[in-house]
Amino acid sequence: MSNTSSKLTNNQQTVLNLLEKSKEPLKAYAILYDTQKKGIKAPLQVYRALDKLIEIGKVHKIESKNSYMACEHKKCNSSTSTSFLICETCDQVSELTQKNLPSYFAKQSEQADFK
Amino acid sequence: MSNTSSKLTNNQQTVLNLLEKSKEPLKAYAILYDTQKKGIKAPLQVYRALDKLIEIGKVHKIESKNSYMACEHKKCNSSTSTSFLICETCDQVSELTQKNLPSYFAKQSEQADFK
DNA sequence: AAAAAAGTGTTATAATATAACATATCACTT
DNA sequence: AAGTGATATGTTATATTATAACACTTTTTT
Repeated sequence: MSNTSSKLTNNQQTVLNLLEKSKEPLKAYAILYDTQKKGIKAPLQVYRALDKLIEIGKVHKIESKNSYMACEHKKCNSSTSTSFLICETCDQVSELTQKNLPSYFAKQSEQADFK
Repeated sequence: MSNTSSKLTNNQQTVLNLLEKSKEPLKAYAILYDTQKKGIKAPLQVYRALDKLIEIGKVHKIESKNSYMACEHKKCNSSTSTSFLICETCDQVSELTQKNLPSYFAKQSEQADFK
């Protein structure tokens, strides 16, 4: 079965809905708190849903903030090479959409003899 | 007093020495474990030393791995815009040295109307 | 020397994430 | 429609990463 077209389960859809409504990236425990009325009761349920959503490219993790955000780009069904602009004072986050970054890294890898 | 030329304290030097000897990035609690004979006894002492070392550009944090590594580039006394190539199978880490990445992001920010 | 700034040591606790295990559901094949 | 394998769920407990708060010390600047 194809991953990218799989139907989401209840928990996954609940988490995704919340992230899509949110203007900002959310933290796992904030997601937990906000989905308790929807039946999500433990951290693991959140993390498992996030894992799946990230895997299919619907959600990106922002490592430097331990936060998660829905990906608004319909075609972005891949979890490779995402970058963000993050304002250090107001925390505004904006995802980069250009596609030259991966090729930049590819070139760098080649130059650095990195497999 | 200038930050970039400040003398390091005992704890800071101990942590930096360890990181410089290491081939790979180290995690905070691994640093703690490896520096106990040097008198570092609590996580906070490690994190405080790391904070300072990062601030003066001697160490970079690799967010996706919650790990820290010494910066081998003598001129890299700044903590801005560092990037790493990380092998997902063998965990080899290599820092990018090229300077066009910051300007790439600057251009992207401008285009995205991001201040 | 006095004041200001930076660092230390310590205990406790917060925040983020995973292990382990038993059970349930989905979705495809026969 | 029953069996099978893969995937998801619910739950408890625990591991991992990081910071708060406070009293004290050392270094640097005035």
